[in-house]
Amino acid sequence: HKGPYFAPLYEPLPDDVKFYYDGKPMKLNVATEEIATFYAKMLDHEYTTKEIFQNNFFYDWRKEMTSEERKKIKHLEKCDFKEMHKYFVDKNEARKALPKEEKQKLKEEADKIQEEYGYCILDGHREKIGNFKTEPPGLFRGRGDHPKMGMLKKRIMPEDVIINCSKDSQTPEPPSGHKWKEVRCDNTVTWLASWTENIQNSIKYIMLNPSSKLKGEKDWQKYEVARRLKGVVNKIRSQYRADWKSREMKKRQRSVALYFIDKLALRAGNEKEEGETADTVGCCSLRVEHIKLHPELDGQEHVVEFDFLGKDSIRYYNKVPVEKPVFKNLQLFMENKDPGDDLFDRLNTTVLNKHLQDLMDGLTAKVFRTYNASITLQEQLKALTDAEDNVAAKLLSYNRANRAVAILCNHQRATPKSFEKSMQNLQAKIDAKKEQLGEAQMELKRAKADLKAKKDVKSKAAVEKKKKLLEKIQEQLLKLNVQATDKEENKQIALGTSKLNYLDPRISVAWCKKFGVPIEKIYNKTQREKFAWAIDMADEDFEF
DNA sequence: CATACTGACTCAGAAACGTTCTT
DNA sequence: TAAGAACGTTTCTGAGTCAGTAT
Repeated sequence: HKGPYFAPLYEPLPDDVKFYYDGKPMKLNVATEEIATFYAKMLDHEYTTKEIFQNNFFYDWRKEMTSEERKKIKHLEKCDFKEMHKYFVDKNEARKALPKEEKQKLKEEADKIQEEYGYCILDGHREKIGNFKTEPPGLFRGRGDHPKMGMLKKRIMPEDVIINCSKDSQTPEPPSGHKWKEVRCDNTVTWLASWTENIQNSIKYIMLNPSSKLKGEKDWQKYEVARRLKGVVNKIRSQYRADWKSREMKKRQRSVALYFIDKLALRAGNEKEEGETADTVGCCSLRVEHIKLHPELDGQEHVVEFDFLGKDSIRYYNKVPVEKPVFKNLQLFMENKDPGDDLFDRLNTTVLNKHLQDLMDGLTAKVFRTYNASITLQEQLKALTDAEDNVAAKLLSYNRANRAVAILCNHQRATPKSFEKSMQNLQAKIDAKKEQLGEAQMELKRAKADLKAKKDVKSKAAVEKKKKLLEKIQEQLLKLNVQATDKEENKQIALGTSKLNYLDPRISVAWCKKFGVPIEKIYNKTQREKFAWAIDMADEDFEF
């Protein structure tokens, strides 16, 4: 491979685009100016209204200033980035308004870079790389209440990059005048290049695209582990039920946690360093404040109310009736604890996974998510699909099955900005179609009357024609209604993550084959590339 | 054992981008 | 038929999981 493609260097602002401090124009040093542009570009983003973001930015920015600049620039409120902001907005619009040929030229240049840096040779095969570009410098955008939001993410230089390639291959050349941090030949890992980022001090990697053989095989393995769980899950379930009554507190906590992971598809929940990241939890890291116990709620017994922020600070809110021993155990775990205390104080992910490993080779907490997602899809497809339906209705069933999984895994999205409007538009279309339908019915009636009166060939043909038209309109209306239902149900649910990461693609491939739905209807080009192994492998009788 | 820390990998939603449909 | 809205696709990079090692 050729190593990473580096982010373009900073281009200083034209002289007429000014930064103002305390109302007066101020020429900034290039390095200072570059960081200022990061903030200026984000001016109409919500981030810049947040105090933590502002403080982190200002603190990091001042560190990079010259001492004269630092002496002068003391308050962010006195900084005026508006002109800079406008410059970037205009530039963006100008780029969008470029004539076709110019755009084509830019596209070709991008393709050339992709061609040159976007592929590698692995075991003699040319494979697509996933992310071959280094991340450009900018301001860190954490999710949720991240204590580090707004901090300066530094530019990655060749001197930061470790190259991994095989001994007998040609080592990629660093950009002229530069050196790599290190070149190594480690064939026990899959990454091609790596660097350490300065915000969390974690390593970033350049790895292969999901369509590659290597990633495909791993994906397949993942689902095979989940299928093995299918064979032992009943045993595991009776085991953890028995453990609810264990004399050991540790076992009780472990078995209740496992129940949650299995029933609710919660994530494992590693401990996190306090103050370094947003405060989010998974199963093992749940705190007392995250659940409420209701002996009775809305006519149901032993209801647990969950309310916590999970991965990416997505809220998990759910009221679940649980089995009585679970409820009793939870009461026990919460005794004499403060809201901020760990619910499972004798448990962590290491302990849990050690136990799972003993139950089944390769079993970890996340396998339950994969297993329950895939088995849910399979069951839902079976329950919802009607072989007599047309393709559109079958696709609605597929989406509904997919949606059941997304709900289980709590995959959410922000309601799209244009949702209300596009829903209205769709409704208007439906109304118009209904009117059209009424008209068509009238016309058919008239044609029939005509036929009765004349009984000639011509009017018979007219009746047939009107019948056809009516059918066509009815079908169109049905399709629109299906679309509307699908859209409404999907408002805040993200189907993509489960489709890409949790659902054994062979289930979907088999379903398509069985019900005569073209595979392109459920997987787009990229997805077909990623799931090529499954499309190859699965026939219509595949069972997860 | 408990704990801290590192490394490598999967999984996550937002935003940018490109294509298609409407007006 | 061109502009622009809507929608699907791709990119981006942050946030998890989990194993391994040192202390």
